[in-house]
Amino acid sequence: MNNVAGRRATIIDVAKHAGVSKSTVARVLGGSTNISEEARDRVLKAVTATGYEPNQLAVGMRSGRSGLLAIVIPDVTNPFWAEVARGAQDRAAREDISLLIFSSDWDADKEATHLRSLRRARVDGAIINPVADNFGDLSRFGLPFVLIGSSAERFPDTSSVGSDIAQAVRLGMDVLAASGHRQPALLLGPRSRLARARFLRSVHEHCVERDIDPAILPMEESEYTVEGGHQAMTRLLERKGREHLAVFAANDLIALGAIMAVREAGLSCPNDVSVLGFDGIPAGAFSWPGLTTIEKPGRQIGVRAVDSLLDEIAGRGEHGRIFLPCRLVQRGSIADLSAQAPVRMAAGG
Amino acid sequence: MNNVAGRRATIIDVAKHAGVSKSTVARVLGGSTNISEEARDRVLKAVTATGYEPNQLAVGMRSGRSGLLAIVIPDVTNPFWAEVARGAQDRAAREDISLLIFSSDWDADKEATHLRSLRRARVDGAIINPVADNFGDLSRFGLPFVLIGSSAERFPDTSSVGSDIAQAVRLGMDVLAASGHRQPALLLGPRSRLARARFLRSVHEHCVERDIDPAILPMEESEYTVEGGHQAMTRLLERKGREHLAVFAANDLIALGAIMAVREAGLSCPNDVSVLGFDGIPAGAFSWPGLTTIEKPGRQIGVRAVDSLLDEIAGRGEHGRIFLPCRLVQRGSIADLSAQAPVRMAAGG
DNA sequence: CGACACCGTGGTAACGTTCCCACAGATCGG
DNA sequence: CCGATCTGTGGGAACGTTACCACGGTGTCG
Repeated sequence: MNNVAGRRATIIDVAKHAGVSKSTVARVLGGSTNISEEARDRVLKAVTATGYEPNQLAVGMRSGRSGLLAIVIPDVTNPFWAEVARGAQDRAAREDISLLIFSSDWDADKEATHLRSLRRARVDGAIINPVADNFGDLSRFGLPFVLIGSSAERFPDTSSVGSDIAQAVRLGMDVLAASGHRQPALLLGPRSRLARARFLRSVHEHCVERDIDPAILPMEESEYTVEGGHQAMTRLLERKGREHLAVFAANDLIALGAIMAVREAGLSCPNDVSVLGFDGIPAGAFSWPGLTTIEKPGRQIGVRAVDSLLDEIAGRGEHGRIFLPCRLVQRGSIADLSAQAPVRMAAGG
Repeated sequence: MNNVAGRRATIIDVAKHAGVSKSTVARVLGGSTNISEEARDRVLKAVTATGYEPNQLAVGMRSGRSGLLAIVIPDVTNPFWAEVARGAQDRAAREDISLLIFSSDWDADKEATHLRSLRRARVDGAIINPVADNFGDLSRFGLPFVLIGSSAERFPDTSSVGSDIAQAVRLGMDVLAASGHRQPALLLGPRSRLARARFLRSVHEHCVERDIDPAILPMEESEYTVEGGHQAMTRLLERKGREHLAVFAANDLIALGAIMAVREAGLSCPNDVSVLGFDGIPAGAFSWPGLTTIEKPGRQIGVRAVDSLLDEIAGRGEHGRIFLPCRLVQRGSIADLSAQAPVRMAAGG
């Protein structure tokens, strides 16, 4: 693709080839009006002949728009965040914009490094799921940005896109209640994460609405990982008696770990323990039993985040705070104790 | 972070602030030698005072190095490819290089679009898992690049990084044979994919070594997805008699789909059907039974691909063809028929 | 018929950096 | 003691593009 004298063709090469000035070439390529049919024709021919591809660096330099967007997420390897990234990628591609993806590992130092990188790259804007204790820096970030995830709450004056946690929790608590589990145990994430507080608050609010004392709900906490969920569930099983237990996990990995712990304790899910997850990662479909879970619209969050970011860059409209609804995915990890013949008795327990 | 008169500080702002020329600032920041202690000091102070961050666009424009690398994979949402991307990301970050990630969905058109985008962005190099029928374009790609995945074979003259399929297949066939499954069925991917041919050839080679006629191995083919694996396994079960069946799936998603199909057919894995996967995605640990599989070193492939790409860019050394070894992960999806009391009889079949 | 708008085009100055050359002063070897 | 080399610095061109201004030609209106 380097046609002219071994180097890549520039706009000047195209102009020479077409016998016009580079201004005219720029106008044709920029989709500007007021160009003679003939000039447009010759320019277009010259472009293909020379194999010209605009130099985005030069464009960015001159126009102030680099054609680059960045997204900073905890980990591309996490299925939920991969979905978000993919949504952003697809949406950006539609605008001929490329996406830089960074993984922060919930590490403030890494995040700072990535933020520096993307500023140097002169990205036109950034989508960020910020690490908990890194607030101050964002306000003087000096770049259009959109927040994703639970952290949005802490920044009332910025655009954000996330899932509607309150609605999701309501959905989850209701499906548990409908199966006879009015007081599920909670498998929470670590204290330091913003998502934990958001989840817990929604549970409390919902309990108050339903005249349940939130304080009586058993709780365990762990990392948002399979190992964490496994440990938390093991602790919970030791702590609790032999009655049927229902747990609402703060994410699917924890839920999957919990199911493994149940099995290893010689118990059965859903016969002895009902488990409800949160995220909707594909792996939940392969577990046994299939994980009943609340699915967050990961991809949609990515798409809408880019939408908001483009608005932000263009200076259009207000800072929007968008909360997308979640969806219940019923599989087999919740026992229906409300039925005439409760599962637990049918199982001969 | 925009300190000087509302705009972002440039090297000239720093120079003025420090009372030196921009050349001196550039030398200090470029780590050049021959700078007085005093000048360096004042420049460094001026940098923090102005909040200066080099404009990577301008750097790229002038120096010809954009500080950007790109990776084109089928889908970031696929756990294996996410691992590869993550490895590349981490390795690139160590060199202060940012990574553009593109998902091609195995679609030649999308791939072409992405290739165009990354060329416009003037990335310094690219890591590509090319779509099957898109060969010609790569030879005149005009940019340093490294191939990843099975396609490497078709390009003897380019650097590539992949897993050692022959070794992986040997590992898999041997572990199956050791459990008494000498002639496993093969669950292959679609004909159009290069990976399929590579896998199949390794199986053939291994069979020849072990005096097995490859033609007697039952085969089914499908997309590299859970649904595909489910359908393929269903067809296979219809086709085969009631003896214990062992299958070697070409990837983990197919294997997971196969396990689901076995369960739905009222059979048991591993009691009636043994399943071996290939990839090592995390979801394999959550399925029931846990999926025994051959783990590809996804992250390592990403890391080494960037290594090779940096060599390629620097013009160092030969074009390397790297094949990384795979690892067996034993979980519970293979029955041991070689034991004194075969599982199948113990299960009362 | 003259003033004026508009169309299509070309020329040129930036954008922020690096690279190369020039130059003044210090150091050094013969 | 003088030419040569080295050290530390400054000046300016160039990278490829876009934005702006200027210009000749044509049509329109009073």
